[in-house]
Amino acid sequence: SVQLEMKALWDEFNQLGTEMIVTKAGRRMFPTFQVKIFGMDPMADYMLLMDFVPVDDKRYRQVRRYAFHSSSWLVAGKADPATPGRVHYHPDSPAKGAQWMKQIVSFDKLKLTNNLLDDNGHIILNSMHRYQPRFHVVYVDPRKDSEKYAEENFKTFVFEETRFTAVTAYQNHRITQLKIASNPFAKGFRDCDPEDWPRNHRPGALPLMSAFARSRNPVSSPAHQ
Amino acid sequence: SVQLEMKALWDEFNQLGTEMIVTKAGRRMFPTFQVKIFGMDPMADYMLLMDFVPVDDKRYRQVRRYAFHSSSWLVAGKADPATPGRVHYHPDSPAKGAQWMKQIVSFDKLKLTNNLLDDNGHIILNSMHRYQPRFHVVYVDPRKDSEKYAEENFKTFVFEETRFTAVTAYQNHRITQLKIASNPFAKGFRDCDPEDWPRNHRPGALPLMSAFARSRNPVSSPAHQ
DNA sequence: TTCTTGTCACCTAGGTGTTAATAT
DNA sequence: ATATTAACACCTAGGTGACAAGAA
Repeated sequence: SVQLEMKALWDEFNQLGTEMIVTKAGRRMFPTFQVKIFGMDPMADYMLLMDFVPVDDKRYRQVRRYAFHSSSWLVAGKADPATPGRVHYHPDSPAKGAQWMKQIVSFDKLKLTNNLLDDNGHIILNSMHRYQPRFHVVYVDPRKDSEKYAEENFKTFVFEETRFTAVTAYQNHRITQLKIASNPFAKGFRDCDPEDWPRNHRPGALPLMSAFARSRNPVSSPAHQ
Repeated sequence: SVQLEMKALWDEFNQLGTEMIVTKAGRRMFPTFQVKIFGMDPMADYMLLMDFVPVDDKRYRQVRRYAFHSSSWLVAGKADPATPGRVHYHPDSPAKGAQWMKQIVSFDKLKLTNNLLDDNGHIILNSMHRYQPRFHVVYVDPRKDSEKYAEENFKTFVFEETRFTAVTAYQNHRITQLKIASNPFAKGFRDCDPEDWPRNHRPGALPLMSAFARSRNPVSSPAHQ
């Protein structure tokens, strides 16, 4: 069995409608997909991998109303042609069950890209489409005719709270704020600590940028449906 | 067969008498021990590991002369009691021959410590002693009674140019200068680029520190024997 | 006197959202 | 109008030797 780590954080994002940035160079997921694993044969070899399947066959589109004070998702038509269905093997694969079970397994090397010609082995997704991450455990069968048993030698785990919309720029400002609040690498955009003010901004950038940005996204903006 | 990477750099250090810093928390080696491997069975599994053996049974001692303007090594007596002879497995172990051979194998996660009670799995060495790094390739024998064949299932490679003295602080200033010149992480101590001056130094630090330091180590200082 | 330790400025390496410019 | 891209300031994380203070 498998237990999703940071479930509370995933739930918080999922409630708002999780968005994950995709870039040409590849972008990590946040939150990172991490699991604790139980019940493996400690001495057997396993491969751990992830893939991403479309949640529906729709393409989404962002509509802003009330002079940018709120926004919501609309269906914009049928999904774009499916991308190459790549998988991401956990870099420690293959490893013994004992190894996998003795600590949290983290997919922090996994990167998402919108570049259909990517040759870095990243996961290719269509922007403005919704995806469901899946986690697979493959038992490495030592038998010579192991191909025959492929069906029974793997198990798939799906956590619906890890669904997300792939985007090239955040659409829901509350998602942005939650990412800034919870991702250590975005600490530079937090404005909760007045001791850090005034900070250096680039020439041309507005002072009090963060406060301004916050005001564009009142609490009343509709959550993701 | 195995080919040592950066051999020219290793030779340069070896000529001066390579020194490697050991710390309580663990310090990486520089140069890093890296090899290219040839002639493995691409489909077989191998473990790659390193260990360190004393070059002699001597303890060394630094003697400074001419008011710090030069220094040399003297034998200071018998070696201290041998440290726990730890080994460092390359973190990708085990892996297929094909995997090992398709790129340079780098032991950049290996760290040296002088802490006899270290529980981070680092290599424990005695300061002021000389060591010879060794590289071992272990064939993972699929046979059930593989223990019987342990003798013939591994091969050891020794590169004498990678010998070094473990130290807690550099003794030979030419080693320091070569490290600064060749290790990217020490770029902050290079003074070859006058455009970077003046740099910020800590309160109390001398201005022109680097130039001062250089002057303490004239080219005439004796090389390591 | 020699050796060791802890802290520091200064780097490398790379993960963030922001922003302005561009593309669709 | 909406979506994408590239450059950027600002972080995390951690590898350097210098230095001062302490230990042997």
